[in-house]
Amino acid sequence: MRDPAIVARELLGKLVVRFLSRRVSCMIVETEAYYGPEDPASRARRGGDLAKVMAGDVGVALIFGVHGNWLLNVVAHEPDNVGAILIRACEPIEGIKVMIKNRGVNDVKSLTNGPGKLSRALAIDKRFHGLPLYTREHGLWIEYFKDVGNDEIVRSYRVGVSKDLPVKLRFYIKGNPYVSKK
DNA sequence: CGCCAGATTGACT
DNA sequence: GTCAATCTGGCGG
Repeated sequence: MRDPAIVARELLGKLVVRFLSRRVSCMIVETEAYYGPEDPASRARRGGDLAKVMAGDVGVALIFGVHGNWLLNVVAHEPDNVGAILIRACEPIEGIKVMIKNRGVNDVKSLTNGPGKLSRALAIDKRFHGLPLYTREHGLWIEYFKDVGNDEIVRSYRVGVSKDLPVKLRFYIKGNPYVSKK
């Protein structure tokens, strides 16, 4: 695979699909890249199961809970390296009613504009930890949706991280109303 | 085994 | 603006 920052850029505009009673999906509009132990904000730093999955097969889900929320990551890194992409926000496409039901709110714009919200809307939890996202067998996968031009993408520093690297590792689609707010 | 911190959210003062 | 909920791994006793 490739560098997490490259993959983070390429994930924008892709579709996260969750099969519940029917297709429920949303388009990725915001991502962040995380590296291995050299990244002070990375969970791989702490070792344990998270680090193993992050260093393992690419294209699998890495689920991890913080402050009572589940965060969805996709493992991606160069050979013999460690890294993952955090899916921070997405735009509801299919099955919006299901997401509203899962989230318990009526406002579509605040349905999936944050990592924890997104996970709840798509009923994602620890069960998906370590499962591949390139097959449909587990009811959660990523597929092509549309191309996003370079002029539509903005880079910035990561959000919510106490110790960030001096590199812009957050990518989001310019002007998209579903990008998480600061 | 208890306590702490962290890639968050939302309810309450 | 403040604060607690909820989960995992590191660290100290």
